[in-house]
Amino acid sequence: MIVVIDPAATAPVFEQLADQVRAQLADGRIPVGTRLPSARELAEQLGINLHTVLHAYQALRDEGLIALRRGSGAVAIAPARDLAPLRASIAELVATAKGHDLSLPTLTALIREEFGR
Amino acid sequence: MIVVIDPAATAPVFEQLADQVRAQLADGRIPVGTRLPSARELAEQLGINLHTVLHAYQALRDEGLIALRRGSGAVAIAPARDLAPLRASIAELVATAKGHDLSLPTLTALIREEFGR
DNA sequence: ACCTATTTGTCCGTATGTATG
DNA sequence: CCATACATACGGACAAATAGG
Repeated sequence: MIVVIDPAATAPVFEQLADQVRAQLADGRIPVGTRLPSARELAEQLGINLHTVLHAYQALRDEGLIALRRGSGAVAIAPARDLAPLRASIAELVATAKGHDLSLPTLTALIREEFGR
Repeated sequence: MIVVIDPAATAPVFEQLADQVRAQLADGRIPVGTRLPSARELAEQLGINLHTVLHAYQALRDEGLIALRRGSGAVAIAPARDLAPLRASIAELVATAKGHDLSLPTLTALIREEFGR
């Protein structure tokens, strides 16, 4: 599992981690049944604290995306979705946004607005 | 200026506010030269603290989107962009995402990935 | 040009939450 | 579980710009 954390970002570290796991669960890079790295292992790999990883894992559990079992770690339970129709749309949208020098915060702000109705 | 704050959201309040102003600056709902509400006025209207509004305003100033002067308040200095090519893409993307029961966090996670941060 | 009252952003701490060790 | 460091959000006091007489 590949995850990148930016300590300088405004978003909390546990949220960055949860975000990236969500994306990888959604597109099948993490298939159902996959055992995720243990919190301790992942914390060490990312250079962040154990409790921060647990925070992210618990958020994902609360969303029904993973199951947490004592002794056996975290397991993916969210089925991958068919993102093929989305991939093209996303790539096109992001390319257009970049072409207009639109910042990521501005782009996501516009998307959140559209999503909220 | 219409802004909605969700105190229960994971995103910081000042970020929610900045996001919504960014969107309204981008699409011209807030034209260049417009004087934004004073921090005190907006804080009272939104039921949040003066300094939280100022935090958002200062972030927008650092991005070159608004000018802040004491006595005269905040003024929009970022020209509206041509979002016509984006609008259709955004609407289509969001509609597709909803059709696949994709959550907003997951969708934005995928977009952030594509954008490359 | 002056004065001054109001408006406005800035600076001082304080409490709570996040992240770490 | 506790102790520390940093960020968010809040409250009160302050200084500069503005507006009216």
